[in-house]
Amino acid sequence: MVTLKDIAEKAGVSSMTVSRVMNGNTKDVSAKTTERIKKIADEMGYIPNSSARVLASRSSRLIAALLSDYGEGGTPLEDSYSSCFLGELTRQIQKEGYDLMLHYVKDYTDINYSLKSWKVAGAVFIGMFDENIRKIQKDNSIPLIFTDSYSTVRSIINVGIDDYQGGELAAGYLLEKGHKNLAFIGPAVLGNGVIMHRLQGFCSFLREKGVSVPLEHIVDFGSDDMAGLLKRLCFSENPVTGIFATSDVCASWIYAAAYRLGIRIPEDLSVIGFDDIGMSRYMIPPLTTIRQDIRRKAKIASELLMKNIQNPDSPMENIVMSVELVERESVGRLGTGYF
Amino acid sequence: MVTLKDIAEKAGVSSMTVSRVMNGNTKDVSAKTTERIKKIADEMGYIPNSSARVLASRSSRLIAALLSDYGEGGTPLEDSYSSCFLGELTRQIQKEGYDLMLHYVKDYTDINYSLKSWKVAGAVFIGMFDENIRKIQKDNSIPLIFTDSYSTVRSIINVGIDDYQGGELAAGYLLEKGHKNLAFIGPAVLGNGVIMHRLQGFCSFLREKGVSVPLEHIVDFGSDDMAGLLKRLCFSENPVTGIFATSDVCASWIYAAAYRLGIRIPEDLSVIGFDDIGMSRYMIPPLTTIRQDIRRKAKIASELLMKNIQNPDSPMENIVMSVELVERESVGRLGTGYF
DNA sequence: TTGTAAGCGTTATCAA
DNA sequence: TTGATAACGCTTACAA
Repeated sequence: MVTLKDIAEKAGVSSMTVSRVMNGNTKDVSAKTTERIKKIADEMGYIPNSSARVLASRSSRLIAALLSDYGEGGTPLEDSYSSCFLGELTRQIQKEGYDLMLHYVKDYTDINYSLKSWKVAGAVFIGMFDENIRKIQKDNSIPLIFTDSYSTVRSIINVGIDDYQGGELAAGYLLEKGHKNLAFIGPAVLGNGVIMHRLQGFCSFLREKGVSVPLEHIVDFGSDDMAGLLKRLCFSENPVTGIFATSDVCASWIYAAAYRLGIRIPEDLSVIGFDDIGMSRYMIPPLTTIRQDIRRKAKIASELLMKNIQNPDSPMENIVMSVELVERESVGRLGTGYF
Repeated sequence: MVTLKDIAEKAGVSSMTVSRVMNGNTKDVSAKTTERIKKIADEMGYIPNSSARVLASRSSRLIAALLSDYGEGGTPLEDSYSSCFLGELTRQIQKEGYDLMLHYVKDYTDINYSLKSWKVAGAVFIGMFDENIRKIQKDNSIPLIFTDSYSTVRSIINVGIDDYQGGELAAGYLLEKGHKNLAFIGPAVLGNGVIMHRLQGFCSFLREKGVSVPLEHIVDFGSDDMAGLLKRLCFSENPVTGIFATSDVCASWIYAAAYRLGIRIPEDLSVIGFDDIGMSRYMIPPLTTIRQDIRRKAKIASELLMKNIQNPDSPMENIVMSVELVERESVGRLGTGYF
């Protein structure tokens, strides 16, 4: 292993001089020695020992990406959304010259360990972390970037999207296409700010237009029996004609169940999704959905991180990205002889 | 920040004793002091400084996950396959008490840095790394686990699948269903061992049965104009009736293009995929595909890693997992009045 | 412009 | 069963 000392000896200087050169403090070293040292370091294949650096400087160029662990069955990254986010985040972080550690965390102890043990310079929380935010903040003076958080703690750095607006857009579009008998399908609303806001935006827009969604049409769906659910919704005397799914993945489950039941999309049933992940445009029919720019979200998270690392006194920002409706072919117009 | 010394002072012992307790060398310390120290450490919220540990012990409990970077546009993790693999790998690694660093690497320099700078205990290569394997091995004495490698270097540790067999299975199944006019669609074969073996298995099985695939039906597809391609294949005088797609994602593109062209699957065209990613069962119609157990692959990668870390003289293993055909509904029987 | 000395928090080694 | 001491490779702070 090549160390500063090795290079120093070969160059006939002190290791301090080499250190300065390796860190680009070239203004403190004569141009001639700088060149010579650079050349020797290159020849010897010097790679700085990050651990030693961290220890001596009490700071690292390391970022922790924290994913909340669901427990057995289904890792967080299987979700197309989080993997896309992590992918872009990794690239951005790396572009800034930082390294990234990936952690699955399930409780406060895990989080604390990930942050402290490697003296990371900052962290990005991916997934739901609404609970002990305050405590985490209190125990760590490094920048902590949250995503899609609806925590009651007001002073946090967060990047999220306007979920409420997304719900409104979906409602508006379905209404515009003549649908009045609507349903909302997604994971449990309770305690999930993201889903709750989508639902609220959806319902309140409808209410304004005099349309209401009965409680039994707001379904907490755990991916088990979609066919049964669809039967209940669509084969009743007053059948649902439009569904707002809280994710594109959920929409694809609806597609599959509808196919098996002989329900045609959009002729018999209209579906609108959320996210616009890669596959959505390839679904059959192509999915109309509320698009959020995941890559951009990751980029912003990285920018917030860097800003707060460079200037720890930056104000707490909660950036809310707007969403847009992407019109494709999964929503049909009701009552136009289409059927 | 709580250090060993802090605890030592409070407990009235040397930091060496605390170190021993924290590392579970409880047989070297009296039961009484062990208990006392544990309690104090707990109260003070001690978290070991990993950097100091690495520096002093010249070894880390860190694993590097290396993803080959394609450059701008599309991060490696957007691919459902690699994100699923990484997800499971992370979980396994963490279960073993190791931490994981994620690196996008584009050349030898990047790889070298990722491996050396943090003194990682081992590395897993995700994606194509057939090129400078020898050099990487020579420069690093830590366990290196490759995945899906068809490198000419024989002595490497690798987990892969039987891509050839996958090709055979696909061919056999299509033949069994009466298809004789076949096509192969995937990324460039040249220099991609995985794709090449799938193709070879496919073609040689067919050849044995007296069926040949014309060169213009072996298509290197870069995701651009699938509709044009399908037109060429299916609207000719001797139309293709069965396509072997080298990935499920590719199959979904075929689905989408076929839909737009009014080609029905499986009535007009049969499609068989590869991987069996999460969405495949929800495609319409559900995709018949060659299944590989990605999670299991990740688990094996982790096991190989741990084995080689514990015993650096373990023999080089190349584990080849078999694949299986998952029959769903995207392949129809030809010439049975189905049409 | 360059060098010296101390120390970051831990573990290895040897001594008590 | 415990402790003293010297590293590990680097940076900070100060001196020359």
